[in-house]
Amino acid sequence: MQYNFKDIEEKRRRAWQEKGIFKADPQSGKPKFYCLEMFPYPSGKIHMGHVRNYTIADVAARFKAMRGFEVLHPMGFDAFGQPAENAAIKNNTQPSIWTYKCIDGMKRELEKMGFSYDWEREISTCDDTYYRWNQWIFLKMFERGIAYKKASSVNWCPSCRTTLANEEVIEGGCWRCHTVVEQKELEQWFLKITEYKERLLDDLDQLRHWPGKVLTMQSNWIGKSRGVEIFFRLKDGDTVIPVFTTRVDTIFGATYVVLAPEHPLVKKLIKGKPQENEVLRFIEKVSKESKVVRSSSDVKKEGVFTGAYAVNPVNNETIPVWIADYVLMEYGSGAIMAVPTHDQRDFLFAKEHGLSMRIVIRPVGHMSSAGVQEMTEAYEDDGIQVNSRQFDGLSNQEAKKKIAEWMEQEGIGKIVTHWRLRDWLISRQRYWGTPIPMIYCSKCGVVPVPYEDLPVKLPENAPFTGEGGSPLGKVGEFVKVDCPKCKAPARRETDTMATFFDSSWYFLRFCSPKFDGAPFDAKEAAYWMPVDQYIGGIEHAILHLLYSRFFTKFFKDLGMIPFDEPFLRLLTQGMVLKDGEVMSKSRGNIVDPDSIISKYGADTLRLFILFAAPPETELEWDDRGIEGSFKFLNRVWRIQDNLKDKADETVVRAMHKAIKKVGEDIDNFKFNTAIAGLMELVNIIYQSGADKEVFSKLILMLCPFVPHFAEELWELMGNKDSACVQPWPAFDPVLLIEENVTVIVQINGKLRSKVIVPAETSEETLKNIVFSEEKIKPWLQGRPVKSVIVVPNKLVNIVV
RNA sequence: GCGGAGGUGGCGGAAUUGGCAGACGCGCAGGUCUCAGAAGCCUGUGCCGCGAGGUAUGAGGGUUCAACUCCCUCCCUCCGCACCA
Repeated sequence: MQYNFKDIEEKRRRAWQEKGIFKADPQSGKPKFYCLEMFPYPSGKIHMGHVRNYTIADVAARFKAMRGFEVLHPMGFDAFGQPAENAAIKNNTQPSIWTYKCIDGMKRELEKMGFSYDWEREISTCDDTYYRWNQWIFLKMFERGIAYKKASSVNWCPSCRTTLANEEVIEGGCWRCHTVVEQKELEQWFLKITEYKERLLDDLDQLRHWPGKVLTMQSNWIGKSRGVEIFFRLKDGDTVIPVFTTRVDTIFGATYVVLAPEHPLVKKLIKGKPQENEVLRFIEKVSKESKVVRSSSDVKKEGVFTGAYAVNPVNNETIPVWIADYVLMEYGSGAIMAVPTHDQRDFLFAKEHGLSMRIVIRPVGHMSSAGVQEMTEAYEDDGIQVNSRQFDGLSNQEAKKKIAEWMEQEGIGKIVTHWRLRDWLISRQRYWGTPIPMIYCSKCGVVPVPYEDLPVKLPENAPFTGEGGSPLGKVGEFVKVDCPKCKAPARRETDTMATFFDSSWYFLRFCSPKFDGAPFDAKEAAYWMPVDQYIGGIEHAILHLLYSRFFTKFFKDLGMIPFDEPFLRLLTQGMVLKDGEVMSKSRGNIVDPDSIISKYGADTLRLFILFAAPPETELEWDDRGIEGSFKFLNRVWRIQDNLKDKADETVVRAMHKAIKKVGEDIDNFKFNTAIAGLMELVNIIYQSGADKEVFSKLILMLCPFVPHFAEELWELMGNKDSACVQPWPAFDPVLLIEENVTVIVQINGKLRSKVIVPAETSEETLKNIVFSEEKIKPWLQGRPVKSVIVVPNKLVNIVV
């Protein structure tokens, strides 16, 4: 007999809905647990990645509820963004219509999975009841100087016809369409995330329950490095070239200076020099090279001499100034001091162009020998200073400090900290996003939209042609507005916000999704936040998480929340693969969750996806594996037909053991072994039979994993109220203590026998038992016993 | 190049943190039931060997009574960052 999931699942979901079981109530008096998964972009259909992400979270949420927590488990949609705009163009419709249709479809599929969401808290970022608060937050940021406008060279994707954040440029290409990104000069809105760089870095220490990998990625992204800014004066004139280095210990080995081709001083340096034309040609050539080519590491380092000379301030040596493609304008000061003996790039460049070298650090124990001629590569490791005047003989690490201090005293250098993190460009020349609430007045300049005029709504029926510029700029009634200050005719900002803005605070909105006095109700946020468990893909390890942390700190500075970090625990789930590859349309290897649900039901899908691999690792989809999960549920289903009056003690003990194991495993997100534990218990029940109590507890343990299934069995067992609201079963520690233990017997560390003895048998008795073992005796014949190692209740190792 | 994670049967994966390697599942083989099949149920299943036994956690070495686990050398895979000065 097979269980009829089709009837069961639908019926159970309706019952949960009617009873309002998943409603989060801040007044309950219970300890809170905020379980959140990264909300989806509403593409219209869920994929296996969603199923996995949300199933993992759902087990955690349901388990915590059974453990007596008041659980907040919300769901919503990250609904702004380019795909909707593209789809609208393609299908000749409006992004809002398309998006809300997708949300509907997606929500239906999510509901079919039986997730324990409090749907009353649903939010969509494209709803003006949501995005008006984006505008509110933006105005607050503007007031505090966090949001500002500047003209800058921005990344421009010619295919998407929009600007991209640095973070959206991957290896020189657009993160979405991989088209090579160009540079374009535009007036853009930025958020000064760099003002928070120290806190964003330092507070990573608080995040003890985040994967180390994510912490490392964040830390690298912020990219703090300490070094010295050294002032190289030009030999002729007063011009000073500031140079940043982290290896000031090598300063005495600097034999030339290199500027980035884009460096603003270059034109001045070459003016009137014989090299002028050659340099200009080189700059022209480099500027045409795409970033991809320029940054691929095996490319030969090219450069030209500028004809100018600079003075090394530590020894007054005159050294040539070059420009080269391997020096980047966007890092440091766009200029370097080159030390070919101790930097591999400089080494290769110097060899190529016959530039001079000087060794200033030697490895410890190799003080005498080897000259520059013998070097085949730069020596970049630690060592002892040589050719460095008063610093000779110091370890280079010590010299690094001493030289920096000395240079600062002499006024020829400055100890500085350099950060890789850049301000966040949020302007987008797109329609389907939050309008930036700013007005341009010819008299008053840039004027913020007054708070009482929010939201600035997106106009309906904007023209979509797919051709350049923002569609908002073409809607006259949107653009035309009176200046809030002087009432003269003015025009609105027509750019919209990057969608990462929307997702940087949605977790706060979930605490009070209908609140209309502010982005969130401070009281509710103080109760629910921070998020206790956050679950999502590793692809958001840097951007989304960094921005959310930034917003949280901003809200704290506004006095709206009392904490620094939004997410206490983070789990990044692995991807779902088919035949070793990511499921994707182009590969044609997609397994549609909906088809699996129709064939086996949501519970089987949930069970398989949890059982097949631990949450963090990649999961290989296996059609036969899912049948195994279905088989297991049927196996459990049949137990109800053969219940005994009283189960054997072995079964009862096994049950208590399972309660302990499964509970601990769920707490540690080891769902695969938790389910294995349940399978073991079921195997024992098939051997020895279960009674009503054992079976009931098994059902409750299954509840977080396969809730519809467990709920149905629970009712069939004669229970009136829902299984999901039952307390998690308790185990009896007394019953976990084994009466007899199996002790393994080893000779020289090799397993030779096992004996079953009463627990806590003394060492002496154990030895006696072991030495009289029939299987052991032959191994001891003619071999003197050197020593006997006894681990109580575990093993006896006889060394002969 | 730098940083991180990892390498265990035919496959997905376990191993209480130094104490029976391979839990649990998939697959495979055999049995049972059946007129037959499917489904169930039971048994077996790392490799070599009829057997006693030997051997095995990427390769090699070391520490230890005992190593998947700790240390050293090397190889490979995946991920992130990357001419970052």
